[in-house]
Amino acid sequence: MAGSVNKVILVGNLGADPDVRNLPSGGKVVNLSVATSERWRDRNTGEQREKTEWHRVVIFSEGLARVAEQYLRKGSKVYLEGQLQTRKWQDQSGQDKYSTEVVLQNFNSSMVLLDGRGEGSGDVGGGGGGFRGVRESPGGGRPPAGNAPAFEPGGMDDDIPF
Amino acid sequence: MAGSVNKVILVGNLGADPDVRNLPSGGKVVNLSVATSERWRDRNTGEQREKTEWHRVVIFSEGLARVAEQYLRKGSKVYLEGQLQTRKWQDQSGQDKYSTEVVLQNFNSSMVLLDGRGEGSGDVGGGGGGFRGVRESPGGGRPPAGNAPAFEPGGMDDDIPF
Amino acid sequence: MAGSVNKVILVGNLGADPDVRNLPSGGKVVNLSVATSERWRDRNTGEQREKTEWHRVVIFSEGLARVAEQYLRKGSKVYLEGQLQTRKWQDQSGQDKYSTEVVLQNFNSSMVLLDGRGEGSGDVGGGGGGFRGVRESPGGGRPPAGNAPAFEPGGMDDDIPF
Amino acid sequence: MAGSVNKVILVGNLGADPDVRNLPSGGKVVNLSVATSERWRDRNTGEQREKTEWHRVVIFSEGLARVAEQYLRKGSKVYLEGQLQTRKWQDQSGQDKYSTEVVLQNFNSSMVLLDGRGEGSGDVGGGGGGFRGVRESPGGGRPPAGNAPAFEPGGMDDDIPF
DNA sequence: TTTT
DNA sequence: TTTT
Repeated sequence: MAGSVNKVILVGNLGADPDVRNLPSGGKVVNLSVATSERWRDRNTGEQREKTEWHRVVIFSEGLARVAEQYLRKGSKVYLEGQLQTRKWQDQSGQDKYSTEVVLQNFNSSMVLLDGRGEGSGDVGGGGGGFRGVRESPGGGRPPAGNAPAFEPGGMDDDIPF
Repeated sequence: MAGSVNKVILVGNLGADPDVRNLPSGGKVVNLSVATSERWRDRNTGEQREKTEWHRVVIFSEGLARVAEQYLRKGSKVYLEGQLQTRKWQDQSGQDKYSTEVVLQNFNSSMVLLDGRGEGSGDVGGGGGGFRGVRESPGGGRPPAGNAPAFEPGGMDDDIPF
Repeated sequence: MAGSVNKVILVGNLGADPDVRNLPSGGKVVNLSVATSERWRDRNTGEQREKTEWHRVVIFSEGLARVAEQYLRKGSKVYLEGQLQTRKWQDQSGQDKYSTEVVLQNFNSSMVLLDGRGEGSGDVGGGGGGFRGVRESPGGGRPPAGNAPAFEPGGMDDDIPF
Repeated sequence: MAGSVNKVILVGNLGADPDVRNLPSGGKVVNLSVATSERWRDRNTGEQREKTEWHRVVIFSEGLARVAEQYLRKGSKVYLEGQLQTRKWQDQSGQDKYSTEVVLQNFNSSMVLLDGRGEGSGDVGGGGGGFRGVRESPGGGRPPAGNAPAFEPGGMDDDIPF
């Protein structure tokens, strides 16, 4: 089949620092544990109730992985857009296990830091920049022809705003 | 926590007829198995490749469950909006298992049938039916004051468009 | 037609305090001016560029309007989910004008404050609560039968978390 | 600013054939007029009501523009993901006008044809065609390292699934 | 008009 | 495990 859409949008907080794994290939994969929760008032008892959902997020995208490693920390609030993927694996006893993850891998993925930590100073992170959003539609403008948006998905890594 | 968003948007096809379970309470729960897939051309081999992802969807919402039962069938294409939820259960050997599902339960959920069955005839509504959308923002208009959109979420069941 | 989806998702900042209009009917309508922007590095010049988009947001939903009035201020960062609507009106010279707005009116709309102002204290706003999200899927849990999620869309106003 | 999200998701039908403009640069821009509508039962009168919203969609993305031109027609049902943009222009009398559009320009945009023309035959792909999805997360899989997803956003045009 |  |  095709003609399909598989999209997850989360705004939540990290339960732990990002788990970064460097691949032999030089790339890296970042795993996040992200909490979303909801509160409501119980209709019968009138009590306040809360339920937290934990999401396993895996970032394969090079640019996003780098930003996650650098800017996200336990407690960070973040907007994430990725897709659902279920992976099969075996535990040590050889039993089949399934894990469903929110995967950020391709150009339809995005990540926006919502913490505003250090925002007052206009400076978050290393060499000056301050991460405020990644892969969030650069070049979305409508520049005059001949002066194209100049966005280069393939060259993404050079375009990260810092 | 709060201040969070947990949203899944799928456009996919049913791999089987809806699985309807009638609850003692009179309500019903509908389970769907929904496929999304992606195709791309392998950069190295040049071959066309495809990967299908299967999603377990659970509909608790009364109105949507009823519509799903009535209008969805194996092969149906559908737009679904719900939230991610992971459920723990024990298999017969007492082992812990986890299942991550896309849950349609509350007012932030929606379902739109995309099959277009009977669409050619333009026959939607009146006596002919054909489900064409549910919980898709009724009352979204901007009627003159005093003539309010007249939409009543609590009374949802009366507002289903058929 | 039906079988359609009309959804806008914004994460942005308010350019001004909310504009609240009390209706004769007792209801209120809140207008927001929300900025989103994007940055990218110009491929040709290597310069950092930025483009800001302003969105007119109109909140008809009673619960959301109340929360917006109480908690949003110039500069607030907010997640908004609504739908696109274009309205026709006449200016003083009788000329037809069109205004496209993001409307939050029904159960498919939502708003989540992302500022975290006063979060350390666990207390934002009036009588104790602290607004951290509204209409963000209360009752999304999966409680045992007979102990229903107890969420009552029709009774929304009583369920606002504060 | 950054740290923002500007996203529109539409599922609707084309009110007319795509309007294709070839640019001097060789590129093309495609304009679509897309209808979404909602139906609800009026709470007071009990009548069925319907309201249609028309959306102006502009496709700058090369790959999507080409697909739109080739596969979309008046009446086509389509899933579109883009961003809101308001453009200022002058009418012939020199009056300022504003037009708000849903723009598909960058890697965060996508388009999925939902018509299912030729679907019955299962004929999608090979020589028979039928467009079934574009920019919908190719390479989303999780291939073994060293056999990377092989998706090349920069080379998008070669990856269009037909 | 916001934000960085 | 987060957050409020």
